[in-house]
Amino acid sequence: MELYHLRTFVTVAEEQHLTRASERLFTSQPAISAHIKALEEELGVTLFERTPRGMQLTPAGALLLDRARQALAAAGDFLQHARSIKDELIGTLRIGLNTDACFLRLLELQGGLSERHPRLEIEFHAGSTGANIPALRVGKLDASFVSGECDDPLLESYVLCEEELAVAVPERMRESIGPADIHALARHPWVFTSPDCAYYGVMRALFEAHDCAPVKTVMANQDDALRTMVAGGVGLGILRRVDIEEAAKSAPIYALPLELPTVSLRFAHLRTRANDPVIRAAVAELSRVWSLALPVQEQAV
Amino acid sequence: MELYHLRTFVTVAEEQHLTRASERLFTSQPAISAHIKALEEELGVTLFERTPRGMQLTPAGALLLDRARQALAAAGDFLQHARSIKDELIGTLRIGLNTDACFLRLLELQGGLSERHPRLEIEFHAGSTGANIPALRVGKLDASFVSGECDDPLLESYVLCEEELAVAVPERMRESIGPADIHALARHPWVFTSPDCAYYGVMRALFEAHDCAPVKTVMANQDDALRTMVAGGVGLGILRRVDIEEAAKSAPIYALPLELPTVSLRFAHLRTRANDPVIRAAVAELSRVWSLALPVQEQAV
DNA sequence: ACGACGCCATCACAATTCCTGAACGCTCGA
DNA sequence: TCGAGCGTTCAGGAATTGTGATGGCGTCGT
Repeated sequence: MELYHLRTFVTVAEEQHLTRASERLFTSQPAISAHIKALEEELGVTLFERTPRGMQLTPAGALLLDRARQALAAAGDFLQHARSIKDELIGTLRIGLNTDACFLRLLELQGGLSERHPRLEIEFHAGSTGANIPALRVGKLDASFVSGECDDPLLESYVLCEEELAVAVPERMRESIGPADIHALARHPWVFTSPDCAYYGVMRALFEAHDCAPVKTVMANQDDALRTMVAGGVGLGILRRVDIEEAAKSAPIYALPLELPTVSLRFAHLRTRANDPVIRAAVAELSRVWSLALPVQEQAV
Repeated sequence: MELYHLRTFVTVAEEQHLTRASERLFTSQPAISAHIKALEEELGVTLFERTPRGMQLTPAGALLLDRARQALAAAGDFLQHARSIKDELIGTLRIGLNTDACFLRLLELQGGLSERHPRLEIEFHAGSTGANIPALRVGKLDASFVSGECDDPLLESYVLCEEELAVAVPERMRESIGPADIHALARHPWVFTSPDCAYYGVMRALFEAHDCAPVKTVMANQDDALRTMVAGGVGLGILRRVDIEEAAKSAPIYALPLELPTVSLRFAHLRTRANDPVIRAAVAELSRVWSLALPVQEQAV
């Protein structure tokens, strides 16, 4: 039994007429006749009484008509539901984070994505640049914010902004620091990040240029934690200048007037997934939030 | 879209494997592959992710799987329901009555039919032999009790019993009747039936044999009514002897000791419907109730 | 690192099914 | 009595579906 048997059954029951039913079903009358006959033989039930005026449902046929309609309706539901999610993004978008939500404008990103793709579940995974890139490569993340250069050939990335960095100093060390002398700074304790963080590279470059190395004390792989350490007087650290200045209002911390290289905030994903609708949706939303003109991607496939 | 698409979809989703699914569905792996492909193209939705280990549902596919199962279940319900009523008698059996329910053993007939064919609706239509035969011919009745000969070539009939008739006389006329003299009887008023009733034939034959005709007063086409008329003193009438004797216990009526010809009680239906399952069920039940050995009907298709 | 294995997609061809158009039997109404 | 309308049947043709072999791709074990 196939759906066309049921469709024919219901149509003939409604029209009480093979010829009219065949017209409604855009086929020939013998075909309709064969459908009914095949269905009756498979069921072992006579569905219609053949009269000179047409086809009239038998009591058994009338009993079965409703069930046939229900089956057709269920199949129709399936189709309709499929059509309704045809152009919808379904699934989960896992985004890696490398710094605080506010700076990454997560609220706007989430709001835009959820509005445009209500069936797309979004997961933000806290992490760091160094942890997120391998996670991208093994598929634990779909996309990620990263800082610094992104020369991995497997990854596509978009620059969102340049992060201006500065050396954050605890207030209690203000007098012992004095003017910004690199060699003097190196002798103070530092709160540092893991080597795979872009800030680490900035810090290392700063001292290597002057042939010295900082005294390391504590590692904090999250800039919120790092800032807290600095404010607590544990040592110096590298943070975004705007963050330091913001924190200075309520914490014993200030930014050294030392010029540091900037670092790019990027959004990265696997190149192989560049045409994945979920990735494209994420990039498109990101380009809105960050006012980029980037997503001029070719409409592949 | 046809049911086999859905069946394949669900099976592949369950097996997560085209080859295993094809084995479960007793077909080849390329066929399964084609089903899935066709379904995906019709829906515009990718249902599976092809992995080196097999087929894995996409989120959209998972969303649709339930609906597909529901559609299949609905179709299965249809089939199962059809099978369950396959050998059941469905519909209405309209039986014409020509006399009282007790004499026709209707209660037993109804009980047996309802027990054996719970979905068969039974209608008893009060009438008379004369009215029931045309009703049979035009299809207003499926079967009918009739009295008398049944020489209609369109009708098949079974003799259930012989009705012994007698002349019913009101008590108040007992003295004026005296011995059973036909000529004398003819001069009394008669409650008669319509000419198409078998009793009418008996009455006419009785008088024609003696070259006289009765005085007619009232027609009563139902023997209950006729008996009531006789008991009320309206005139003489022909009834079953057993009925008169039964009525004599509580009504001013008695049976003349005059021998009358018997009349056959029959059960009749259209010959063309001899193999109609409903008719056969009725005849079969009737033969039980009346202990007949009649229904030795050929098991024609 | 390399070969073997398992999976799915594809292809050309065979088998089946499905549909078509015409003819037939039947009933009803004119 | 005849014609119109309806469903059934039939043979032939068209379309769909299924088959077996092949190939690409990835993984796993050695």
